[in-house]
Amino acid sequence: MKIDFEKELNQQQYLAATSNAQYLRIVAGAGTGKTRTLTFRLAHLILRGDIDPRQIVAITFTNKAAKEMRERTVKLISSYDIEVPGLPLIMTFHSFCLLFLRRELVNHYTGFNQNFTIADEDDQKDYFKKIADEMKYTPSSTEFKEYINMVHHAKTEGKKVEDLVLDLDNPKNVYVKIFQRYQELLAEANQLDFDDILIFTKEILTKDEACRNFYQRRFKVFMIDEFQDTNNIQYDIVKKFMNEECELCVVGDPDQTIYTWRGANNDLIKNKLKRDFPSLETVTLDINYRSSQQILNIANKLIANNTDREEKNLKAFNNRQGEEVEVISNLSQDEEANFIARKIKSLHVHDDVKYSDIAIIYRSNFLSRSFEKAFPKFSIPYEIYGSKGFYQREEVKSGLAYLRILVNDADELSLLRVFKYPRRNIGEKTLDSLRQQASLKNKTLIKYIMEDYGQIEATNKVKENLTSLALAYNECFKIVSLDDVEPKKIVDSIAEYFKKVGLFEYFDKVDEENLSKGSTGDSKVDNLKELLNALKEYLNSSFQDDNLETPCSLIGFLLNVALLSDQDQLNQEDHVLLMTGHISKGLEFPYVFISGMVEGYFPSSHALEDSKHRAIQEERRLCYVMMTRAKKKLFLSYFGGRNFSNDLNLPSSFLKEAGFNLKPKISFYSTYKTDRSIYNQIDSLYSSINKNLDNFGYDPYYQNKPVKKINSPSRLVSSNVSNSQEVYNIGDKIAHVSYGVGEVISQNERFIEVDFKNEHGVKKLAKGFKAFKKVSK
DNA sequence: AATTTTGTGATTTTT
DNA sequence: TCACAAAATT
Repeated sequence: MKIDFEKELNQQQYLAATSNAQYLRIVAGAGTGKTRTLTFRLAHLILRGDIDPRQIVAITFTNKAAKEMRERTVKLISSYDIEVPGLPLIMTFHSFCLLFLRRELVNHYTGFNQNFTIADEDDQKDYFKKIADEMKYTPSSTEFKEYINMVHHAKTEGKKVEDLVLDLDNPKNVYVKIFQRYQELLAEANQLDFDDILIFTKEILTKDEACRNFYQRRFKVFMIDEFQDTNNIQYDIVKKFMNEECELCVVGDPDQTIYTWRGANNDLIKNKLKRDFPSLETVTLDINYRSSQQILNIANKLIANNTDREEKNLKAFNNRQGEEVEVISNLSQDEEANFIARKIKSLHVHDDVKYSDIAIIYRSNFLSRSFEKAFPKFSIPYEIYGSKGFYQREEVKSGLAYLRILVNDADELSLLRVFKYPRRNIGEKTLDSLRQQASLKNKTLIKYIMEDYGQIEATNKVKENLTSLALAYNECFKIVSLDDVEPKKIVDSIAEYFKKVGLFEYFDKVDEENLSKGSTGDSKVDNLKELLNALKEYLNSSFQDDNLETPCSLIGFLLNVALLSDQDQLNQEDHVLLMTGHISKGLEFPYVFISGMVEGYFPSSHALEDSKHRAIQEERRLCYVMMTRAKKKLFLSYFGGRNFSNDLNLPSSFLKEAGFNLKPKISFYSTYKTDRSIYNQIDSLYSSINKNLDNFGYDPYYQNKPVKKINSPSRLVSSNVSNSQEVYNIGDKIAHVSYGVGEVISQNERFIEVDFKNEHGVKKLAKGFKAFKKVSK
């Protein structure tokens, strides 16, 4: 049976799906049937018959999206009984590059071997911590954090250490040294980080012409979804993969770029693409099938405030007007949560709305807290979507560490984790000695322990521990490193390994303790078993034979897992979903509450500080994304009260921009007190307590519990008292809890800069922060 | 080595 | 405020 593209799609979608332009740009607004169009375009390309489907690469933003597109393509093709020799590669940039690197990395770089693994975020943190120690920085200091940021920044821009000048006269340049050391540590551990996956791919393709030619012939068509959130290296990589015969089709919406902080550059879709491919054709999709016109009007109105954008107005399919957008105002954050909970309960009970048809979307994670408190009171089932991934849990990470040392014997961080779960009494000193012994034998630490466990010099207890570890490891290693073992055998042997090293036993104990404490979290042992299950499934899945895929193996599993986030698909349970705006991208719900529409929360105070107005535009795009998630009814909610630095909460400027004129909510019965004398009272109380501490040894305000030391007035001073009333002038003296006394040298609306004239130097402090106060002029 | 106390500082997060 | 990490304590 043939697919009737014209019947299945609207005019715009039809054009986009069936265009034979070599270079095609589809500008697809929210809810305009982008995925549907893409799936049909894939089918169209497959049916066109001039290319093998396996020569098509479709790039998605997340693994979840890749999975969905794969499923929909298969479904479409099979529902029409179309026979195909294979399927397109549908994956993220990172997965695609990894596929490439597994074939090419060792040919181009010495220092890595075939068993390289990926350094995840925790690994990265550990490496930076190690560098801080080596270079005598405090890892948590703002200075060092700034350096780490600079390294990250350089990497997202695609820079390598060689590209940067190490100018040691410039103190800010220290980061280059940190960068260099970081790359050394990664190489020592035979690891790549996420950025390296892209950077190395680009470099190999740039330098090796033969290699480039090979892959240019291998792939004929590239499709990129969410192109508005693609960054420059990713774009460069695709261009390197293409010769003049290849086709490129990108899909995106410049108004939905929300990842510029990760390098996304929406100028690519807006201008660069046209410059690079002058014959580029563009199709615009602007008929929205998701939301009612009332919702779209609000969203359109808001996004129109962004300068530097092409005008585009989403129109609702069939001009469906729908219900009015409702603004909710409350006196405080907690009241907001209670109000919305009541509203949801009423929707559920009176209007028969399923909980799972309702979502609460907010700018920042911490805004979920008040709902977590409120929902149980109203017995509303809920889930926070996408916060903690399965593979981030401690027990799963530990299990993975045991697997990683099987594959990559240079991965010392994983070995350290193995030493900790369960505890094996190996501290710094023992570790140093072991490292020395290993280097004498010219072996990695893991190899040394596993092969020469009989000759290790250490205390008997440690020797015993390591021997049993090594025996279990070796038994498993023997099986895992064989070619052509059945998946079941591998998984069984790993289960045995987990058991023998005491991993199950250890987490069983943790489970028991948690249970006795009344926690209802899931069982860690079950999660470990789930990990083995995932491995089994992966090993069983047979890959298409497209001569690029390496066979499924433990290594493949580990690489895959590193690229996976929360793969939990939305389960079918009937509960309200809470999530951030970023995570809501691509989802839709009949009822959407946007909570925390408060200036400083959304747009965030960080964005408001950006004088170039770039950040605020991105926040606006984010808000646009959030609003356009709603199908039937959209609620916008703000609250009054005060934030943690005691400023008044005012309605978000986005509400006004979207056409609502609102008054701030201010309670007369605010907990805030302006009476400075209370502050002074508590202050003097505090000092008298401190003075008398030696005499009494008890704090009368803590029910006669013995008190060790009181040195932080910020903890004693109750929250409703603050120094935010203080007016500062240049030259004022400030006393700070941890920095001592300093002098105000400059100020703006929100911050003062204080020179403490000691090792702390100049600090930027938020006005109204309780850890300091004015002493005198 | 585990628990308590103190310090800190406060987006978004995929890969 | 509140959560988390680091430091201090037993």
